[in-house]
Amino acid sequence: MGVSKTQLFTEAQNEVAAVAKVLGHPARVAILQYISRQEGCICNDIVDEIGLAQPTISQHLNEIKKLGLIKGNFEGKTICYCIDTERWQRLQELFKNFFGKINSHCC
Amino acid sequence: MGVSKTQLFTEAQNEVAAVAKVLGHPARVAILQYISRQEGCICNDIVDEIGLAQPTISQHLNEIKKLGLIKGNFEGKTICYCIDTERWQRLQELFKNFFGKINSHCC
DNA sequence: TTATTTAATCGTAATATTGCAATATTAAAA
DNA sequence: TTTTAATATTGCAATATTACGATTAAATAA
Repeated sequence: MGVSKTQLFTEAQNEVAAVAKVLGHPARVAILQYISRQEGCICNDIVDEIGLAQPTISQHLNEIKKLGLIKGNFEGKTICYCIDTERWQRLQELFKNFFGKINSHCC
Repeated sequence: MGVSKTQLFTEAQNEVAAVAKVLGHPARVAILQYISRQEGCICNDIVDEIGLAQPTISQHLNEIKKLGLIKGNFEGKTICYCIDTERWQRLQELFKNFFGKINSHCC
């Protein structure tokens, strides 16, 4: 059916999965890394940096934005993207917690 | 096209994405958590625990296995699953690193 | 051997994702 | 106002994912 049955899972499980899903594409990983590498705000060098078409990048940026990971400030006719550090740290914590709680008791 | 252009990205970026993709479904998050909660090896209570059909769980388990995160030992007619702790720790490190390197320099 | 039980695989339907060309929107620049 | 440049949106094709019923495979139990 291609539909995740989210109602079967806890809110926490759905949240981890939702974040992981966004990180689950190399273009989005690359976009986040590129944005964070820039000294100041960057605009649309992302398209040149990564070899994907502009609409494709725009779509990926939108996925990242929906998670609240990117703040975009208008600057003339371009938009300046940067990481929302607070949000990023919250997600970092979420994953740290998730990873930390998984242990093996056997084998 | 529905195909990720993996050749555009670094191996590290593709690896982070591949792992995140597997964690990007709440059923797989729930399965990992459930397996890790068990004292010893568990078998197919997962199907009862989570409300998905047996073939669906089997598919999700397979995705997790492909990442090397689960070791399955035969035990009679059942299979005993458990987390591969070493592998898990490696991926934990990978994510810790990824999260840690993202910073904001602006806004 | 013949059930029975457990887990994997097959086949398939529904839906989601990825990617891009074409187009629209928005704001500065001329 | 008209042009130019940057980004978003639309529409669509190709492919992937999610889910499950039916079936198969493999091992124990009767």
